[in-house]
Amino acid sequence: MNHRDRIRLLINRHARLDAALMRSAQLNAVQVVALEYLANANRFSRSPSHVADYLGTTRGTMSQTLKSLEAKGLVSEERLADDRRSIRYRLTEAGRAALRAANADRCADTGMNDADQAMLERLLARSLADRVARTGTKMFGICRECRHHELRQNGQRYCHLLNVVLAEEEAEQLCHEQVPA
Amino acid sequence: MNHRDRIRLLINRHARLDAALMRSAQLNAVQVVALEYLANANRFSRSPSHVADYLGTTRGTMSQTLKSLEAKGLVSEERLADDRRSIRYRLTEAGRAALRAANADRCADTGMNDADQAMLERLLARSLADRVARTGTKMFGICRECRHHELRQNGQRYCHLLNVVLAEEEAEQLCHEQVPA
DNA sequence: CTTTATAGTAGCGAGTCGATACTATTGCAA
DNA sequence: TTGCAATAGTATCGACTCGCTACTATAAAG
Repeated sequence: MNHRDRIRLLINRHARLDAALMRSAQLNAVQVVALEYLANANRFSRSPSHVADYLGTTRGTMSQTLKSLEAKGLVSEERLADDRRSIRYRLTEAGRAALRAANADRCADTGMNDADQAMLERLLARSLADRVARTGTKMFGICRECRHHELRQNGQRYCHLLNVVLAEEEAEQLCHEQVPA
Repeated sequence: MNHRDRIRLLINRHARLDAALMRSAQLNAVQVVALEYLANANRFSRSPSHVADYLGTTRGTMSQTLKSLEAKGLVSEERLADDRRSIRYRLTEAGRAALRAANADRCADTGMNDADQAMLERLLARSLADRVARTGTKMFGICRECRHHELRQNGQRYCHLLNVVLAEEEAEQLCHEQVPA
């Protein structure tokens, strides 16, 4: 057992215990993480394929999960005009409420001070970035920290990959095309 | 989104992506973590109930998982003489091989230096300890770091809770009764 | 000796999971 | 323009997890 193995074990147990805390809610772990992703992803990154990539599963599996969330009224699907094959999911108000409830269930305070939490977040993000680089998956980081993101002098934000002007709040959202700067 | 929420998201995605890496093996995530637990737990902590506690699931669910592992020949069950209700699972040689293979599949190097890995492990352990304290579950730490563990002058190790002499290698094993010193 | 607690299991329904095969749409190229 | 390949999503399959309830067997408490 080296550091790497123990870290993996800790991460897996953490995730399991976290999933157990959601037993009270009407949702399971994958459903909550999918909801959380959709709540934070930008308008270019909310298709079944994107959620599947984010969680390392398949389109088929995620399609089922999203359909079950839709049946519960927590997300709604929206067909795109420019590509009629694609779907863009969006949280309903009930979905946002369910997400808030699920997060509230999972105990608020960690007992760790802010500096340690920031350090833990930073190290986890680094570890995840390493894995992403090794396995050729995508990072799904926030738009603002992307290579293609430009904050112009007039305060406008622009994506050089998709060639679109971005709304201010989109700078903090997750993007499937994100490449760390 | 505060630190706590982002940490939870990172941990959950890490665990998902890790599970996806085991797709090639003949095992899924829960089965691997259960095997890993049984490989590292001491002789007092290898019942279905203990594995269930460790992973925050139920006896019934874990019973099924362990039966499926037994059907694959990766673990063997052993009835206890002193309490004929109880079962103690043990990895077979095939089980140890499967565990090694699953770990090898999950990419060796992390790209992080040793100090950062140690720090990440420490912070994850702290975070887990906090959660355990809050939710009233058990820590399952290693024997050597337990309140009931004593290293005597003659080098012998003793557990004051179970009142037994411990073998040297048991000092590093996981115990369901462990309480951090 | 009865009652209660504990350890494990069987069986249920919902849901994930990976895989395959399918439809519909889009894009490319001859 | 037509034809073919790539893409996005889904239906369906079998295996499995998951939480739950009900059950058996054993142990402990009174």
